[in-house]
Amino acid sequence: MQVFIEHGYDATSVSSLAERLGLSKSALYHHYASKERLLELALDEAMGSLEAVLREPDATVGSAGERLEHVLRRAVRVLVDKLPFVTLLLRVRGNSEVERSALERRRTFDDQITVLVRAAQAEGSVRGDIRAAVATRLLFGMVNSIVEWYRPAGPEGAAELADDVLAVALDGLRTR
Amino acid sequence: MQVFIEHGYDATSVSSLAERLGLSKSALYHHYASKERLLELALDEAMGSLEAVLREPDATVGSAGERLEHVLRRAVRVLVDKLPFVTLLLRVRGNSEVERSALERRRTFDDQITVLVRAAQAEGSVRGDIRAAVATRLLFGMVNSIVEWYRPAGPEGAAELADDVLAVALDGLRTR
DNA sequence: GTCTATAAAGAGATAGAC
DNA sequence: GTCTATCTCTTTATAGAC
Repeated sequence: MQVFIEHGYDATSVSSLAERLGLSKSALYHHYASKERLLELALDEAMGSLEAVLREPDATVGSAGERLEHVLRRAVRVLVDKLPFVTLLLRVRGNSEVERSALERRRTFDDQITVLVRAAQAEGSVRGDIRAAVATRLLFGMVNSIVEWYRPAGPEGAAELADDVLAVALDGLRTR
Repeated sequence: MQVFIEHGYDATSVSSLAERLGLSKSALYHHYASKERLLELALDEAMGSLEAVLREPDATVGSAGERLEHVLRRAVRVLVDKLPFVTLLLRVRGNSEVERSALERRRTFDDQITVLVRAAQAEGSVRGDIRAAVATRLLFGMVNSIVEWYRPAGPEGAAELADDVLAVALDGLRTR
C-alpha cells in the first residue's frame, strides 16, 4: 500500500512491491494472483469501511442534520484509520473492470450522502440556496482532500481534525 | 490532455496519444521530445496560471480578507478555464524531476495562501481557532476537488460555481 | 513458500525513407 | 512533417527446482 501511494498504482511495478516486502516477485505471486488483485482487495477495504458508516445507528435515526454531521465525522475517521486504502480509492480512474466497479460503488455512496444533504435542506438545518449535489461534492471534496496531506504522526489527532472539518464545512471560515 | 486525464499520465501510452491525434507515434515525437515533455508543458501552464493570480492587483492591495476572497474566486476560475492542465497538476506524485519540480512550485503557492489566511486571522476576518495551515488545506481541498466532477457543459457556470465555493467555505453549510 | 530463469507483451524512443 | 519498421528496456506473469 505504501509503495502504491508513493508512486501511484500504475507507476508501481510488482518488482518494487516485492523488493519493499523483502521477497522475490514469484513469492509475491504465490500469495496474490496479480497486481490488480492487490488493488481490488485495497479498494474493497476502503469502500467497505465507508459503506459501514452509513449503516451505523447514528446515521439512520435522528434529524437529517444530526445524521449528516455524524456521517461526516465518521467519514473523516475512516479516512484517517484506513488512510492508504482510501487514498488509493480516491485516485482510481476506471482503467479496468476492478476500478470501474469501485467507482460505481463510490457513486452509490455519494448519492446516499446527497439524499441526506437534501433532507437536511428540507428540514431547514442546511442552507437551501446551493444544490444538494454541489454541496455534497464540495463537502466531500474537502473531506477527501485530507488524504493528500494528513499524516498520523503530526500534531493533529483524528478527532481534532474532524472538529476542524465540521467547523469549516458547517460554520465557515468567516468570523461573525 | 484529454487522454492523460481519462487514464492518468502513467497509464497513458504514447501510442494512445498518437492514435487520438490521428498521427503515428513518430510524427508525435517529431513535435515533442518525449512523453514527459508533454507533462512538463501542461504542468507549467497550470502553475503559471495559478501563480499569476497571486500577482493580480486585487490580490496585493486591500484587507487580507478581501485579498483571500479574490484569490479563491480567481483560483476557481483558473481551475475551470484550465481544467485539463490543473487536473494533471493535482495528480502529480513526484515520480520524476519534472513532477518534483511542479510539486515544489505548488508548495510555494500553498505557502503564500497560508500567509494570507494567517493575515486574515490576525485582522479578525477569519476565525482564529483553526491553524492557518489546516484551514488553507481544507479550503484548497474543497477548491481543487472541483476538477474531479465539474464539466463546463453542465448547468453551472464558472462564476456561479465560485459563488457556491465562497459561500460554503466562508459562511458554511449550516443555516442560522 | 521461496527462489532463479524466462516467457510474452508492451512501453518509450529512434532510424531512415518519402 | 509523416510514415513503417525496429531497437531496447521494462513490464506482468509463469515454469519448475528446491
